[in-house]
Amino acid sequence: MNKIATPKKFYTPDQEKIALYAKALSHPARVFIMDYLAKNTERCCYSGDMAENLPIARSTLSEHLKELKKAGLIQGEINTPYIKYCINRANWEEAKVMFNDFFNR
Amino acid sequence: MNKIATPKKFYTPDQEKIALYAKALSHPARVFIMDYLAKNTERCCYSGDMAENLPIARSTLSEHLKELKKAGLIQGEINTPYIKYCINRANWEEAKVMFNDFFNR
DNA sequence: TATTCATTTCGTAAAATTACGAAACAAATG
DNA sequence: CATTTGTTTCGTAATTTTACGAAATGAATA
Repeated sequence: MNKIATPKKFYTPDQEKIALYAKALSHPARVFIMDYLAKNTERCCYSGDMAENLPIARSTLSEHLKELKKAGLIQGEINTPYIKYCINRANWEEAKVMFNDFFNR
Repeated sequence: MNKIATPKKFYTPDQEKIALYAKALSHPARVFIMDYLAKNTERCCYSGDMAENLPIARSTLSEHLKELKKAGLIQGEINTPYIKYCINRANWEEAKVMFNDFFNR
């Protein structure tokens, strides 16, 4: 094989994933957003709605939404000129299970 | 009363706390450490033991331990020249409950 | 008392995060 | 086709995070 200086994988995929989800939730604004989306599963949520409940600039909120999207916890459905945000159920469930397992190891 | 420019509290204590715990867990090395401590509740854990299982400098590990201590997830009992680390059970339990509630809102 | 030991703190540097307002965007509307 | 609308991206700046090796620490030991 002759692999040179194989960079050992030190963290398990689970550890990497938990860290990733945790990072997404490591800012109170993003926790707030997830709470907000979880509380309003029916009438779905526009960036502007949330901006009015948050003490941050719209552009900053947009970056937080981007972070959550990047981690896979939310998704945005375009509904011009609005963008309807909601929780990504599959990944949300995965995160829930992973954290639960983590705390019960 | 005459409070001037009261800075509104925008995030609930729960939201702040979840963000805090999440931040503590937002690096794979710190998830690894918690896993390690959870797996070795009996024969307790020295910094050096963990250092040998991690691809980071001892000083870096020490900073990660400091972070986890700051968040309240672990505690270190001095046992010169060693320091025996273990999970802070009360806060660990609290974090577990908070995340569980969070994912079930 | 000088040395050893496991560990932490310090000094430093690179990279990532958070934040804002201005500008850009893309679709619907006048 | 110019304007409006909700939202994002860009440019920028301040702060925080991550990382390392060197130096410091503090208790036990030679």
